[in-house]
Amino acid sequence: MIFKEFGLTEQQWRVLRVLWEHKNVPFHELVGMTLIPAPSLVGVIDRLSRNGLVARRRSKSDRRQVSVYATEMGCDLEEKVRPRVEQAYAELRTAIDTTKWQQLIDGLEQLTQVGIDRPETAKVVRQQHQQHEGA
Amino acid sequence: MIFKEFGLTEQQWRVLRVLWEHKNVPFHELVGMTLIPAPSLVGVIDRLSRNGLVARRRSKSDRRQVSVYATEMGCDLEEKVRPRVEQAYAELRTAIDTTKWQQLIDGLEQLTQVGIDRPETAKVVRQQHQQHEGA
DNA sequence: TATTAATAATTCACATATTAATTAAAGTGA
DNA sequence: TCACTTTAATTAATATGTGAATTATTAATA
Repeated sequence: MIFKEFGLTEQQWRVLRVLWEHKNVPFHELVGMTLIPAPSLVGVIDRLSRNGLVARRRSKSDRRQVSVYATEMGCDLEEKVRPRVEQAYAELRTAIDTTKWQQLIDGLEQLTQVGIDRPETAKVVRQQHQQHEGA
Repeated sequence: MIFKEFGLTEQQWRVLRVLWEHKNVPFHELVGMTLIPAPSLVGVIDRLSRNGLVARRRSKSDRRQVSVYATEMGCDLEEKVRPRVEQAYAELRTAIDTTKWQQLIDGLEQLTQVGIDRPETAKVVRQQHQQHEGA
């Protein structure tokens, strides 16, 4: 659980990962991407923004809508986190037999082809797959 | 979710079901039987006892230990609940094809033979299985 | 246009999980 | 017996899930 090393909860981690990929995500989309229920997400964002990692912004066209983005501090965090993620990933890679690893990845690939409604997941897994091949 | 019809939460329901089977269960055993973490269980019991369904009792031999039991009101509730449980069970039974049902039950049977560490589950399933056969 | 309906985010009240700290009661050894 | 340790239950602080109610804003319609 890498996020614990950075004083983050699992939900905060999920939100941040989305915001590292997309700047300025509408609140209701964030609900769908993180699978965190709206009333909970409000609190998660409150706490993240209290720590200066993200911030809110209201849409000009429709002032009911709110979008969220990672602050500079939030973006910086990604840089600090990346090496730990890669390290953990490497450990996992060596801990599992290469063949099994490939099977696992292939299985995930297939799964994500079905899960069209969650493009984020598919994308992340695909990226990691390629990293692995390249290593 | 039958328990909702009686204003109970899932955890409260789990505690009650245990206390309907055993009178006076030591707190630490209740943790194991319900799989509810101790600090949470304290609250669950608080709320149940605030509603008069269960009560605490301290061990005379070791006054650190607490055991829990269903009050008269808590026991009465079981009588009111039973018909609803049986009804829901019947609905489930007719909703599923008889053959599939049998396969399901057989599968559970096999599972419960393995799960020696949780005799309660095995017992309940076995009882219901017999009910079904008798119907 | 004045009302009314629908939406988006939020708040509220409540129950629970998690981790650490606390309290009370036993147990232990010099 | 006194100081020390362990154990059982509980409390505290924090984060989250759930369902209902609110608030602000926009859309729709008579």
